[in-house]
Parts: sequence; structure tokens; C-alpha cells
Amino acid sequence: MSRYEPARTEEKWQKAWDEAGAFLARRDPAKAKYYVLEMFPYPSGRIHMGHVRNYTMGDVVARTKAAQGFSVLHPMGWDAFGMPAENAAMERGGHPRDWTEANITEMKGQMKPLGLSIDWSREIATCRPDYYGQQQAMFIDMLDKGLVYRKAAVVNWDPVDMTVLANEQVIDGKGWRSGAAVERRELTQWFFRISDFSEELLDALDGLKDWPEKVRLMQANWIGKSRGLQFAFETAGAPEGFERLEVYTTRPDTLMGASFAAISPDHPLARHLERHDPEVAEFVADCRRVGTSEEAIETAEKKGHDTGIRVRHPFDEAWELPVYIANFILMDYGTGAIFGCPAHDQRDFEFATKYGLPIPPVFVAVGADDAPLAEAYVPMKSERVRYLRGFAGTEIQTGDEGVNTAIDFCEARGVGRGVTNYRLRDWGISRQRYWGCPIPVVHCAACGVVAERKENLPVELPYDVTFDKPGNPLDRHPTWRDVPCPKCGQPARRETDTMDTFVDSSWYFARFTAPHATTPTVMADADYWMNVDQYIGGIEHAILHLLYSRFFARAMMLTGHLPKKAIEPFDALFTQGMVTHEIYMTRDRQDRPVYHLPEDVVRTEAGAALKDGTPVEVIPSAKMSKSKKNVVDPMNIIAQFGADTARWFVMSDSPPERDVEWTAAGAEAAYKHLNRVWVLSDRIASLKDGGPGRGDEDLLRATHRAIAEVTRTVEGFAFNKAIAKLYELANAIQKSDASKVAQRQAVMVLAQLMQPMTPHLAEDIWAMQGGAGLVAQAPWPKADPALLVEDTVVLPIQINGKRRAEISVPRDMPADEVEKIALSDESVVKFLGGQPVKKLIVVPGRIVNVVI
RNA sequence: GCCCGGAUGGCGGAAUGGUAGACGCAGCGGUCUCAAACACCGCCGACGCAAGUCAUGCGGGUUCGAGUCCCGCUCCGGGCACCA
Repeated sequence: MSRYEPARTEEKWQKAWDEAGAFLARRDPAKAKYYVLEMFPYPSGRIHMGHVRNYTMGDVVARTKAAQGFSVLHPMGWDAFGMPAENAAMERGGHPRDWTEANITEMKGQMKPLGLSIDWSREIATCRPDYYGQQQAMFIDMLDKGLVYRKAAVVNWDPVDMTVLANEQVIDGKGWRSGAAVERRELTQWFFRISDFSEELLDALDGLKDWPEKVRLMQANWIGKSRGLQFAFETAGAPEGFERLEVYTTRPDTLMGASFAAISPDHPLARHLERHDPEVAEFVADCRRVGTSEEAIETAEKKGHDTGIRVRHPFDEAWELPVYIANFILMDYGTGAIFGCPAHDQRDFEFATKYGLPIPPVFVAVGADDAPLAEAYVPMKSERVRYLRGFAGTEIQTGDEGVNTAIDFCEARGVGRGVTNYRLRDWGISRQRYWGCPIPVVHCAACGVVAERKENLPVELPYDVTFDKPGNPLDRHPTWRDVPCPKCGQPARRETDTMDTFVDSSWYFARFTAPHATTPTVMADADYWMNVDQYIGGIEHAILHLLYSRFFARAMMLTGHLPKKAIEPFDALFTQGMVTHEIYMTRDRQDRPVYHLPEDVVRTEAGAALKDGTPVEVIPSAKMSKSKKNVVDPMNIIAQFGADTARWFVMSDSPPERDVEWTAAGAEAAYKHLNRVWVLSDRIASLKDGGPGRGDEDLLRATHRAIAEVTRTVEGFAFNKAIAKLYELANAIQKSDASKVAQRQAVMVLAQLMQPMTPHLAEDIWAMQGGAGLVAQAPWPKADPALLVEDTVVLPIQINGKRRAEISVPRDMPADEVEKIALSDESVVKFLGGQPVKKLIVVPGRIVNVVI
């Protein structure tokens, strides 16, 4: 007696697919192409449920499209540079490259058994010279095109470890290892001119019809286009050279409500004062003890320091405002200086309250009186308000109108000019770290900054480095660092900064179209395969990764590495929800958090504990992350039940765009169902041949309904609903009294429809029923529309919106006849109790509502 | 703090403004078995004997009809430019 044995058959089918070359992407001019891509993983060493979910989704799309006749490209690679490799080297010794390569081998070994339809011949890893060397070539091209430049920018500096910290490594303003208060320090760094593309990147969002609306909205807000007024205050009592203070405001209509001016601690005026005034120096130093992240700055307590300098109001020479240095003003936005209107900005309100500054209202709600404010009054700009201290436009107008008339008014009087501003800043790519793509330039005393010659690429990372000291080992590697200038040949120094890992992931999708080429891309391949038809990844990448990739596509087009049609590289985007899990935490002697893997934690009545009984603090579910150790190992599921069970389960349990909390409970149920389907197929195969059965027609209809529904739901990324329909079809076959021929046909369609999700089981069934070839290569079934229509429909009857009865009528019965039947229905008559019908609503094929 | 989401039975979830709870999990009852497991059949939002009433995070509103649309909240999650 044979039975469902995934451990035995899954490997067999994977081999069969390999031998058939079923997943090799080929440029086939006879077929339409389809490029499906999942965001490639960081090689942490173990796959987790988030990976299984992400790659199964992509695989369902890839397999469905292949069955539908497309020439499919479905590649996989490794986002292999980054901090964890260096951290591992520091913590456990070893080398980042060895650690990373071992992790890639390990993870690939875990992904293979999933049976994904990936073209592994196209595998890439960003940490390998054949990849990052091409990235260096593009960097040089971008340098030539003026898309790259250097400028000073601030970093988080750990004064104890003498090293630059990532924002993630700054916890409550302190270095994660040293615990020292972090300082902001300025370094000269490399930048991509993404802000030159602000308008373009914003406008093009409208064309991304198959992107989630929320992602487009997040990107639009991130780019942050605003229209405002830039003007200069005349200063009084300011040092020489600071006779004017340029400020930018998006609310020039509130100019008559100004009560102070404020500048960033990094503003040139603040820097000047810092050198001459010890109090300012102390205050500014205090401000710099906050990390560089916007979050840290925005959530820090709002503080200001009165410089004693005054500015004159542009409309009233006699009206002077104090100038504060304030810790919440960002130097990167606008001019790094503002005027505060506390009546209509909550942050300014709190600031004014704290420092006893006046809060004159500029406008009130239409119909409201001028009364003291308990909080800032900040209506929507589209709302009409009554201006008490307006100076342009009518008394009652919207905020938008107020802004526009104020800009016109000011421009006409020579007070500043209307400017369009963007929040988007240039992309700083310099990292003071080893494990990244070296920036291919050399610093020469005579020639300045010189690009490496392309024939010398790749500039390879040296292997002989150690991580026993903090900081970047490239900085202290004389033979690698000290090289002749590519231009004059005199002794010079290599750039020791490496690139942000976001650079690596900003073009890998293009590299997959010609992964082994000796140029970054090959035009013919890019032209055939681009764009990515369906991109799938986590919502956490909604802004940065996707925006940088969009910029890179434009830069690659300008440098001749991508065709014009790839300017928006991702035609459709699906953002899957994250797999979340509870976090288990204890604290060390210094009260710092220590995290624990779920497999090391046991649930107890009191909560949770380590295996030695130490109680564990349970933090509510959050995104699975290595640093929090709240990760689950899918390999156990695969070992126990097979890959198809893991795949079926991750697709069935939640809508794919929603977060899913991992629970072990459903896995066994998934296995039971797959086993049931296998047994069902086995039973059908052993049925005796015979004539037509009684249920043939019903089963055929159920089958075609399933084809239509599964196709529709899979195409709409509603995989959980597709699985519900597949359960229904399996149940229908199981309960059917149809003939063997009809049942065999139904179960073969079931195998075809399940194939994208459970490809191995589908092959089992296909083979059992004597299907030709591999089901993975069989054409997708088509639903017959004639078998989808129902002859009669059940109409609920509502009385005053509450369901009271239902009637069964022919599908196309005219509304007046439906009315008659509805009103003569026994329970309707009872409910009406002779009351007159005020209104009768008949929605054909849907509902009848009787209003009395 | 700012930007973007989400909230429906014990649980995951379903529902073009039209019968709330498809499908599945857990649970309960039954058949099979010496017994158990498996498998199969049935029940399964709450209250109520019933008729029925209540019920989609909270408070309002629009509509013949609201889980769905609008306004105001609460809580949870994602992002915030050096985590990937």
C-alpha cells in the first residue's frame, strides 16, 4: 500500500525539474516574457518563515505564469555586504567573507528543498568582485556624468570606540557597545545627486498604476515637495557677515503671527557663535549629543538658546523677534532657519510656551472669536478660515489661498520669493566600513580625487584584515591603501570608505538579466527581460530601497546601462506583510537587553522562561529580526512534513499583504489536508472504469468554478482565498458520486491548480493519473464560461434593512416579478402585518429591501 | 514627534455599499475500534426555551441598507535617510 511520502518524492521531482531544465530562463522570441522577482535576502545563515512566505509567493506567480505560456525569469541572489558580517568577525573572530560565503552555502542548501522554480544559473552575490566590480564601473560612469560628488555630512561618532556608528547602533543617544554618549561629527563623504531627480521621481509615481497606493503616498511624502516663501530677515546685533538671516516657510500667511526665529545648531551662524560664546558652545555641544536620525532629533525634548540677536520683521522695522538656536531645526531642510508662529504650529506653540514668547493668532475658524489658545490651531490648508492678522487676500479664505496671496504680496514688495522645496536629500553613500563595495577613487596630492582606471577594476577588498580594533581596517592597511595615482603615477591613497549596501541592491534586478557579463548589463538582455513584471517584498522597503532603485534606473539609463523603457524598473509591486513573532528578553548585569531565540524559550503559566528556569520578559510580536532573535526555523517544518506543507501553510493562513504571526498549530492541519488529497487521488486511480455517473455535471461545474476562482484570486495575490477554493474543490471531489472519468479529470485539474503552491504533490497526482510529462510544464486550465452561470439565485428579503426571508428565483427574472414574489412570501406578509409599503428596492440578483 | 497602514467568533481570516463569519484551526458530539490514535459524519459568534435581540476596536454621521463611505478618537504595527 503506497502513501503520501513527501520526504521521498519531493527530492525526486526537484531532480526531474532540474533534468528537464524547467526553470532556466531563455530569451524566446516566440513567447511573451515575464520577470518575477522577490527582494533578495541578506545571507544571515538561516532561512526563516518570512523568506519562505516571500519566495513561495514569487514562486506561485512564476509557476502560474510559466503554465500560462510566458517565458519566465525568476532569479535569486544574495544581498551579501553589510554590518552583521563585521559584527560576527568582531564577536567570534573569523573573516566577513568566510562567514558570508558559508552563510550563502547554508541558506542555499535550505532554499533548494523548497522546490522553488528558480533559475539558479543566474545566482549572484553582491560581495563577489564580479558583481561589485561592475558596480564600481557604474560609479565611475556616474562620476563622469556629474551624478556623484563629495560634501561634508554628519555621522554618529562613538568617542570611546573611535568609530562611526549606524543609527541602529545608537541606543538612547549612546553607543551600543561602549555605552558612551554619541557625538555628531562631520566627515567629507560621497553623495549621489538623487535630489536632482526629486520632481521627476515624484511625477513618475502617477504612472506606477500597479504599485500599492500607500507606497506611492509614502514616497511622495518622503520626497516632500512644498511651495513656500524664502526671505531674509535683517538682523540686529549679529556678528559681521550675518547681516541677513534667510528663512524658509511653507506658511508665509502666518508672518504676522511670528514670535521668534530659530536656527539649526548646525547653521553657519550657530557655528560662528559657538566659537565666540561659551554658553552657545555648551548648548550646541549638548544638541550634538543626540544621534543623527530624524527620529532622535524629533523626539528629543525641544530646547532653545536665546542668542541675544534680534531680527526685524519684514513688514515692521520696529518689530523685533528673538533668534534662538533650537535643537529641532534641521540644517538639511530649507535654509536651516525658520520663523516660529506658535498659534498655528504645535511644536512652535510648545516652544513659545516654554520660553514665554507671545502667541498671537493669525486666523480663527469661520464663526469663532479671537480667544487665547490652549493649543496650536492647525486646520487643513483646504479649510476656509477668518484671518485676523492677514495681509494679503480676502479676510475669509482657505489656508492654501492665504499662502499663495502671501507669496504674491511678498514678491511684489521685494520681500523674498516663492520657492519650491523638496524634503528629499542627496543620498550619502560613504560608509567607514570594510565589508562593502570599495569606492573606486584615489586621492592624489597633485591631481586631487581621481577615478580608478576601468581596466584596473575591480578594486578588490583585501582579505588580510583583522577586526581586533574598532574602525575600518582598510584605513590601516598600507599595501592596499597606498597606491600610485592612476593619472600621474605619484604615491597616492585609495579611498577607504565603502558604499552603502543600498547601492548594491539598487541595480541587482538589472544584473539578473545578464548575471555573468563583463559589463554591468548587456543591452539586448536588459531590453528583452526588463522591466520586472512583478516585484515582491516587504513593506519595510517601501521608501528607501524602492526610491534608490528608481533613481539608479535613471542613472543607469543616463550612463547607457539600461534602455529607456526601464526608467521605472518595477511595473508591479506587491508588498507582503511581515512574519512576526513575540520577542523574548532578559537583561544583563548592566541592565542591557539580551534577546533569546524562541526555540530556547519555554512557555510557562507565569509567562515564559529559559530552559534553566530564568524568567523571560515577553514583548509583543514584532517583525522577525536577527537582532531581536525572534526568528523561527522553517527547516523543522520541512523535515517533519515536507516543503509542500510549509508552502501550503504560509500561503493559506493570512492575506499576503498582512502581517502574519507565526504559530505552529496550523502546520499539521496543512499536512493532513495534503495527505487527504493524495489519498483521494490514489482512490480515484484505483476506481473501476464505467459509464457516466450521476454527479458528472455537478463535478464539472465545481471544477470550472474552481479554475475561474483560483485563477482570479492568484492573479489578484489573494492566495489565501485561492487556497480556500482549492479546499472546496477537494471536498467536492471527495463527496462526488461522479464517474471515474469525471473524477480523474477533476483531480487532475486540482493538481494543476495546486501546482504553483504544492508543486511536488501536484506532480505525484499528475503521475498517478497518467498525465503527460510534468504538471509543472502543462498548460494552465481554462474555465468554460458556460459552466459558470447559475440558473437560479437565492435573494434575501430585508424589511427595513433587516433580513427576514429569502426567495429562490430564476437568475434573469424581471424586477417587477421579483417584487410580486417577494411581497407574497409567507413570512414577508407576516412581518408586514398589513402595513403599507413605503418603498421597495430590488437589486437584481442581489437583494430585495422592503421599507415600511 | 512626523509620514503610512491595521483592528471582524476561542484563533487565522471571508464578505463589487446588499443574507456578517466563506475556507481552515481549535473545541464539542457521534461512527469505526477491546481501547486509543488515525479516518469519516455532524455541531460550532453571544444572550435566549422560543420568537427574537445584540454583535465587525470606541464615539458620531451619510444611506432603504454600512465591516465597507465620511468626521473625531483609542490601541497595535511599519518607515524616518548608516539595520537589511
